Amino acid sequence: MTAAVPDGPDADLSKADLVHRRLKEEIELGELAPGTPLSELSLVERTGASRTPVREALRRLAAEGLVDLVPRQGARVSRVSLQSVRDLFDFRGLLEPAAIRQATEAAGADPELRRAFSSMRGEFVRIQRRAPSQARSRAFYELADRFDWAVIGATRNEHLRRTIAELRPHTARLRNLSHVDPQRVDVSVAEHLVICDAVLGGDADEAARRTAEHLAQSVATIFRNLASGPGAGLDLN
Amino acid sequence: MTAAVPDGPDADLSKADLVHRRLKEEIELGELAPGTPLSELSLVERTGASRTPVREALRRLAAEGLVDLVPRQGARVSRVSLQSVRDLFDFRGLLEPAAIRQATEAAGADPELRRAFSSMRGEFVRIQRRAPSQARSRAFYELADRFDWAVIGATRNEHLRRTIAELRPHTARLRNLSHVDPQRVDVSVAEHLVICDAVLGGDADEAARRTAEHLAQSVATIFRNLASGPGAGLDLN
DNA sequence: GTATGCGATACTGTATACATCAACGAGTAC
DNA sequence: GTACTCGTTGATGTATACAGTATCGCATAC
Repeated sequence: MTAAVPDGPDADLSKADLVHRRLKEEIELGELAPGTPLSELSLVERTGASRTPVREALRRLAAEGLVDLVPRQGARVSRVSLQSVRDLFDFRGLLEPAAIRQATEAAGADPELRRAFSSMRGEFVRIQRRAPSQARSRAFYELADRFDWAVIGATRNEHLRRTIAELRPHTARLRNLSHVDPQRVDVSVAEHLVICDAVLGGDADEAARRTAEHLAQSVATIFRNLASGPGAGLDLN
Repeated sequence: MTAAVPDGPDADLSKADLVHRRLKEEIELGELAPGTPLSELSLVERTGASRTPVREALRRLAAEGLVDLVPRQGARVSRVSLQSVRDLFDFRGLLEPAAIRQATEAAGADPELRRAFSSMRGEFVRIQRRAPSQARSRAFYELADRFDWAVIGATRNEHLRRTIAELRPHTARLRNLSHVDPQRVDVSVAEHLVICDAVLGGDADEAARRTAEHLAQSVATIFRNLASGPGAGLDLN
């Protein structure tokens, strides 16, 4: 339940911002399943805001590809197809190696950034040593998220930075809609470690190559899992 | 002057769409210079629409990076800095070679698409043979535009396609804000011809390489021109 | 039983009134 | 002369009323 106090920590955020953020989170977490209709009036009831900010939030989500908007018909949570997963990861495979390259160069010139990557490397090692468990998986994904954001933050090119940031909710949603393979965590931790080493070693090419490999492995795992047990709320077409 | 008839060819487009398109064109053409304030009320007067569609158009333009939106302060046409030009072309250099690769593969399987590229190749040759003139330059840019849209249309990956399409207004604006170098047209025509040949020959790698080269040449020319004569309405910082 | 037409319903698209806030300038105290 | 306060102005943020339209169910004709 969101606090209804007039002066929360988000006092300077507009209602449109709040509605946008809330819906984005719910879509990311899979609480709003793909295909769910989102009529403006129902959102007015659910959020307490009026139609104007709700409308703006929906348009923004549509621009990010999280919502499909049909003129004079309404909005639905966007669907996830096998093709869209392929497209997403192919595109990330194009962008993220370039981003990690920029991040590697930035780390070479910025001791603080290097410290941050070094610190995350230590955390990956600690996670690697833990026994498999739900908590460990959660800790890993939380850390992997921080790692990704660090890379995004170190990406100089604004277009590249914004585009990658915009893809993140799609990836996160996919993870939350499909089953997580505990086996995958071990491999993924190892992949992140190798990338960390390349970044800290200043080897941009190596970092880029390993990032591309990591993405290829990720999408392969996802497709394997989808083939065995169909994830909840995914259209398989 | 836009027709004011109630049932034009755009009868099914919403006013928000119309305002958005109109402003986008004016920004692209440089009629609205970078930094121009765009208050909602002034746009209401200019466009005849009410604040709601105007607002939506502004938000959309902001999402596309053509307008800067400061909360509780207003909107301005986004500024163009040297860094933003570098970022734009670096990013295009990442995306467009990948797109032309997909287009080349698509052309290999689609005779009609191949015919389209072949036809445009012929037009490039005809332009090459003309004597330099304003009209020739205009014809070239119009054709180059069609060529780019053909590539975009042949790009399978939806993320890639949409992202490239979103960058086009930025490139167009740059061209319209800076002086066009007639010398450049000859070189650029030749570069397009080489790319056409690679596409028609089914050599995706070659097409990608030539596209990257073409972009590098383009940005180099732009910087040279900016260094000599500062283009109208550009912030040089 | 099936298909077609009509009407009720609920939604989006638009306009506009109101609330709130930042920027600017006049006036005054010092 | 300078700095500060306060009121004015015009902008955005929000709420809501109204208009137009797609959709769905039901009745009716065949």
